[in-house]
Amino acid sequence: MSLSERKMKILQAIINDYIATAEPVGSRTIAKKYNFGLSSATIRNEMSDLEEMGFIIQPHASAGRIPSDLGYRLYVDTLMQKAELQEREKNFLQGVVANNMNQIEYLMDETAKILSSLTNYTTIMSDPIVHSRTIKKIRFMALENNDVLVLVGTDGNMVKNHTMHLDAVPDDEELFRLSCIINDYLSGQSMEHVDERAINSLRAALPGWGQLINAVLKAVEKTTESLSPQFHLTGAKNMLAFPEFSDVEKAQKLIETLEEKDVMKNLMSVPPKEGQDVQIYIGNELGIDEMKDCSIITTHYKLSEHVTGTIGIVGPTRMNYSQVIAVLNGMVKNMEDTIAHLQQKNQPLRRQLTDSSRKKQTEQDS
Amino acid sequence: MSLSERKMKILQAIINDYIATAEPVGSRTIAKKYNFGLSSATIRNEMSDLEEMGFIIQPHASAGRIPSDLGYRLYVDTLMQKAELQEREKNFLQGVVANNMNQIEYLMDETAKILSSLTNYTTIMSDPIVHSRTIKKIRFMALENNDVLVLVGTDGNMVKNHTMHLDAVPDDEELFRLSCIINDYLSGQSMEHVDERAINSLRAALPGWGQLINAVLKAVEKTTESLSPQFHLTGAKNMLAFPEFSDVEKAQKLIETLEEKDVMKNLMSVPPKEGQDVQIYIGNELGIDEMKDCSIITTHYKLSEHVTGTIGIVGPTRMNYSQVIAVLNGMVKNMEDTIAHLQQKNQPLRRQLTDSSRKKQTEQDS
DNA sequence: AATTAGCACTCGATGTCGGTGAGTGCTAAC
DNA sequence: GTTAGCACTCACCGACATCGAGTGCTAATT
Repeated sequence: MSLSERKMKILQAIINDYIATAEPVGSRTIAKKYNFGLSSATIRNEMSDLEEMGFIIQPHASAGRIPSDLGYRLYVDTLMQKAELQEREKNFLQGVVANNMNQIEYLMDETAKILSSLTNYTTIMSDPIVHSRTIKKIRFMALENNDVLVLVGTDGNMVKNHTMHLDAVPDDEELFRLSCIINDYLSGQSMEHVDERAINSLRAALPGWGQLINAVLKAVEKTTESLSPQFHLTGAKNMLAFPEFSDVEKAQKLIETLEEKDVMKNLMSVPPKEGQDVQIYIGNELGIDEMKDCSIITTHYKLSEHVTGTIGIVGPTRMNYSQVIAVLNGMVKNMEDTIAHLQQKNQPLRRQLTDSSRKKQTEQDS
Repeated sequence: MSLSERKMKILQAIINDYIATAEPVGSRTIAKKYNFGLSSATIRNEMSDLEEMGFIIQPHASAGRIPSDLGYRLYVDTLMQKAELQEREKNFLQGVVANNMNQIEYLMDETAKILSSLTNYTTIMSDPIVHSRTIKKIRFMALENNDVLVLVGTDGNMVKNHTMHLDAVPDDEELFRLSCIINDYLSGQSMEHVDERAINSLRAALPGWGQLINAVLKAVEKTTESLSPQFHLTGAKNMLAFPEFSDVEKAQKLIETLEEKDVMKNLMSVPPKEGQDVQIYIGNELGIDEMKDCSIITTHYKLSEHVTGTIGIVGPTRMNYSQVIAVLNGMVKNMEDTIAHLQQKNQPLRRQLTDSSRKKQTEQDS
């Protein structure tokens, strides 16, 4: 049996209705609300077929039908029409992104909140992930108690800093001189694998400064390490509002799962597929039992050549896919537009990203 | 009518029982479980008195009694015996604090999680708040596109950095020279009110560098601004487990309130009272309707002369006050001990705090 | 005078039962 | 192929009875 045009339309009607009401939808509802010019009986027969094919499910004998994961999958892949951003949403997005561009951390936070409040679902956002791979410039700043702040400048105009402890710290003047020499040897090196020969030459060039060189290498290492992304959960409380999770225990388990970063990390780390703006995981496709009634839509944003991240929206399987996709795309486009705009004006934009990423990554020795 | 010894004991028994069970407790339960050598009838009379005095409440005519806010207040102020930390809790706290001391942000996060999981309540924690007030040292680091990273070192050995944009940026050598001159004029100045005369002398000493000086002043200003604390909510999901919040709507409203940072900010910002390790707000004492069934216990930690913060535990009014107080005090003591220990070994500890606070405060211009 | 036993009473919680209605599947007629 | 009709299913709801924990009061006891 193949999916006739009519079956498609009926399936779409069922899904639309169920997304709106969260109630199993019956043949009569479809016959009345959507003018197919068919009686409920005919629709009943079609629904029976659709159930046999696995697109819809009857929760119990005398109830209407609800879409199955497979049904949603079909919906998402072929039936769904892309929603336009509503004026209200558009304004909202633009305002937020434009006004807060000078404080990336705040922006990310705010963005997540806006997404949650526009969609009424839960947002998971990764911090901007920095893909810097080359050392550009090292500088020092002497602190008290024989500590030194080591600044590591990388390609993409980013800087990260780490506090290191030394047995003896030269004054700033001497440190500056040393940093210039160190730069001669390390500038342009890959952060992951600093060339052994470069290090050796450096050590030879600066005998007696082994500890300082070690501190620099350690700082570089830490800078590299610090590139693993952090995730933030926003609006988890929204899930409580859905009848799907009116069972408190279920809701609690879900939130627990969402907060367990490892679980989400894998999902969010999936690289974006060519030519797809979003990726959608429906119900059991997630492979997480506690989330079998949830879907996740993820997208990727690119703030610069070197800085990218992931945004995910979590909702019940009957979430409003087209709206979420529209909002997500709108948000990403807006962020990227704002950035392009700022860059034209030669604003120090990439630096902001730098700082934001550094925020989560600043580390030090002990 | 005054509170006889016996009434006290009965009240305490009621509160203990209610804390454990969340069920209204009746006279017979008290008579049987706690061996006062009194019949249920006698206890009934006493309970009747206690109700008249306002310490307990009857939720409906044929139910047992539950403690009122006033009852909890009396309990907290006079009846409660301080709980000892259990071995399990002690080990847990020590392990966590000791192992993660080298990464303050991670530590704070972990601390909050541990508190939540040990108590099964919700934790609100402020980032370490930095009370720096004096400029110590300014340094620069040139970046691409005519941007400069301005490093502001303050008393308490903290450093914050801000990216500023200039029309023209001198090379690092020149920047270093300039920073030394700038330091001569600004070092020791209050961050909030840089002396006008110092600025004027500086401008006079460095004619042609007005923009750079402005950038420095702006960076100082931003550093000052960035001292307002951030709050983090952990374990909000724990509240869902309590029968008090089995009503999903109620739970949602509560979480919403907790997430509204402004509400919490006020509470958490109350300065610690002399000679009190914790402050306790019971039910309506909070003055927040959504939280009338909640209590909050807050305490303050001091990581160094210049770095302090607040931890709060939110639970139902029938929360286990003595346990929470013990755990909170244990946690704070542990953190402070670990820090003292590390400082003895001359580890660069304050720097870690520095970095952690900077994490949340790094900003830049646009 | 304080305590206790006894008892009637209250009221939420729980369980049972029939009615209601939305929804189905099936059959026969169009 | 479509539809009208009908018997059947089953969640849901309100009514009603029952149960039991708990109370307040009174009278007896110490």
